[in-house]
Amino acid sequence: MDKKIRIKDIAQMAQVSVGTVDRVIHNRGEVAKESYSKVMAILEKTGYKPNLIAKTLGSNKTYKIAALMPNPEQDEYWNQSIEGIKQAKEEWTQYGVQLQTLYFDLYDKESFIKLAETVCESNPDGVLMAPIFYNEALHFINTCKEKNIPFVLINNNIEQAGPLSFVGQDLYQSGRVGAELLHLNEKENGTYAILHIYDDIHNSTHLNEKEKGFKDYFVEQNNGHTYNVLSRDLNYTHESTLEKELSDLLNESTLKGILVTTSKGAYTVSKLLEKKGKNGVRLVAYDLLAENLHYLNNGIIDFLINQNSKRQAFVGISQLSNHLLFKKQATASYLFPLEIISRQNVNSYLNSKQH
Amino acid sequence: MDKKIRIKDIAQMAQVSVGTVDRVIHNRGEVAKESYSKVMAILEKTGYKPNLIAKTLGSNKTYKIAALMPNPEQDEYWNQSIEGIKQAKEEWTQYGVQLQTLYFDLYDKESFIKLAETVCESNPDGVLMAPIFYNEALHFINTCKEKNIPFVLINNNIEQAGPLSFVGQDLYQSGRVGAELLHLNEKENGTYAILHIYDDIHNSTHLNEKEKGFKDYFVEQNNGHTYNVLSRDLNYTHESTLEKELSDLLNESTLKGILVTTSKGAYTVSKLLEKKGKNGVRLVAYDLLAENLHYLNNGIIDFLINQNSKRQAFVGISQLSNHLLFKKQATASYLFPLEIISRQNVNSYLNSKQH
DNA sequence: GTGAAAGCGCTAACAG
DNA sequence: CTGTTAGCGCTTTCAC
Repeated sequence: MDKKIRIKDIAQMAQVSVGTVDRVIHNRGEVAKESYSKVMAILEKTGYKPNLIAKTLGSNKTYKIAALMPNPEQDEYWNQSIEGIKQAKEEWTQYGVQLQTLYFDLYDKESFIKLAETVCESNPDGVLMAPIFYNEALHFINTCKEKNIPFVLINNNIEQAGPLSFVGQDLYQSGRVGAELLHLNEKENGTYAILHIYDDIHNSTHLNEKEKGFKDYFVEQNNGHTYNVLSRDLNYTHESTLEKELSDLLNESTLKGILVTTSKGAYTVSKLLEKKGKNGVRLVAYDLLAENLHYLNNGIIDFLINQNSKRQAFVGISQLSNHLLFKKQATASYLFPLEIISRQNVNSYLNSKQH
Repeated sequence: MDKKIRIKDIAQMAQVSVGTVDRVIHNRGEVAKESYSKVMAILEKTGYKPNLIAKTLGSNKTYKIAALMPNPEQDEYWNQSIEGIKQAKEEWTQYGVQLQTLYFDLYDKESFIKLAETVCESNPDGVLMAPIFYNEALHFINTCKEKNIPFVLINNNIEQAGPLSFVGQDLYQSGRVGAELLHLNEKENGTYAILHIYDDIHNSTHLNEKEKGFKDYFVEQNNGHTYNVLSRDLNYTHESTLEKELSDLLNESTLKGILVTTSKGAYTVSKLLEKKGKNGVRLVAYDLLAENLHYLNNGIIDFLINQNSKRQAFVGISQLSNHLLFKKQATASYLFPLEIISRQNVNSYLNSKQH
């Protein structure tokens, strides 16, 4: 019935050679009008689908993909992304995809700029990037566009950049999930805080998204209660003032819950909360990092929201590879589910092949 | 450095022909011990990885996989599995995998038996199955084994069957997660119920697993409180008695939470709870079915635990295909994370490509 | 403009 | 036991 139809078959039907068929398929010109339309007609009629396997084998091409990532030694979170890239490498090298992962300093814009230049010079066929530094990333993206190099963003999006694909989460909704988890089964009025604890240089556009979601959640609860919602930007390089500010917050008697949006911050808050006692204050943080897991298991952290940076990177590379090799259209916005991690399901995540 | 190394290269190094190398790679015998070990050594040293693209193209084979699934019209849950199988089909047909999905009646063992026979006669190269009917499935599995047909189980395992792979969840832990979600932030004594609501014919071994986890969770809470844990097996075909039993349960003044382990059951309990008012009784159920989503969104259901049957099916087929085509060793027990679904993260799951 | 032919890396049949 | 060789379907080069 629908046995596979090959270029050869088309050629036969059109009474031309495979070369000619190939030329019309790829629109390479040098074909007489007559042959062209004859082949075209048959192509249509038969619904010819090229065999992608044969295609990649035949056109013995290789593709260079550059991944610009923060130095994984500076943050366990990014270490997981690197893992994901490694996994993707494993899968795609056999198809002729060459992956090069390059690290920039998470706290040094200059290092990113330099790296970006290096990448530009190497003329890759595709770029994967975590756009930590907004302006610098945007600049790099523009040169990518000029050079017609497709790029994929992970972790946080830069919408106006128009990437081939964004792979990450809905950060606004993520803030809402955080709020929900703090508010579960709470019937009284109370204070809820969202804390962004980071280094000076950190670019925080994406933290704002989370904050917006967090606040909106509480605004929308019209159940007769009033909620006092705080947000704090804290700098973790000034440890003494940080501790002071946190202590003040914890002394707030109406405090019900805290959402910490940055991984480093979670550690600091957890430690303090452990020392002072939870006193019914709930704590929600992000990601399955070793320290977070520790505090989840001992009850200081109530929930984690998993961003799955490993798989984000993996999917990002796959999107690029599929685009390059198979001309598959990439998913413009590949959003991951907002995974809620508790003490009882955490191991099912850690043991799962997918994570 | 790590440029691709081909069979040809290996052959050259070992001073034999590609034919010989191919023979040792595939263990087809007919190779002198000496050559064998020489080639083997080089294979190891170079870390040779076959080019799968070339492999599938070269060995112009096709494989038939049969999937035995419950009729998706009888239960939305299984409809999702069928979706997953379709997705897998999309991905694997180009590699020469022919997928045939066959439905049996969820409430009729005979239909399964008949279907199994048909499948046997068609001599497939692999089988995917949801072993709903324990004994019947086991019988079919045995004939598969005799015929050396690899089979993958999804949804629930039959351990002694020794499948190529089981794709599903840790049901014991799933019960624990259910208990945790009911018990969140509850500080008082109380009654917690686990309900199995199903048809006569339904095989319930896997429900027991959930129940064990549920009970163990409460036993292990040594916080000075006492919990009254109930379990009920209810038959949903006798609607009047079912309602009566449920009403009795809901009238229990100390009742704090209910875990419903079956999808059909969730609907009945939700409806009743809606009518009588929640009164602080928590409800947790399974899966992202339309009805469940409705009751999640209107606040009757507090959480859902997602079993992700779609992806289970997808992964199951992939395991089989990889095994057949690439001789990749399948994961004996491919356990999915226990996904907690709340009002705030449900859409991120529904919109996600992975679900 | 067009066709023939040599690959891509691997498989498998077939001489020796 | 081993080497040679003709494919798999598509790409690409090179004569004519």
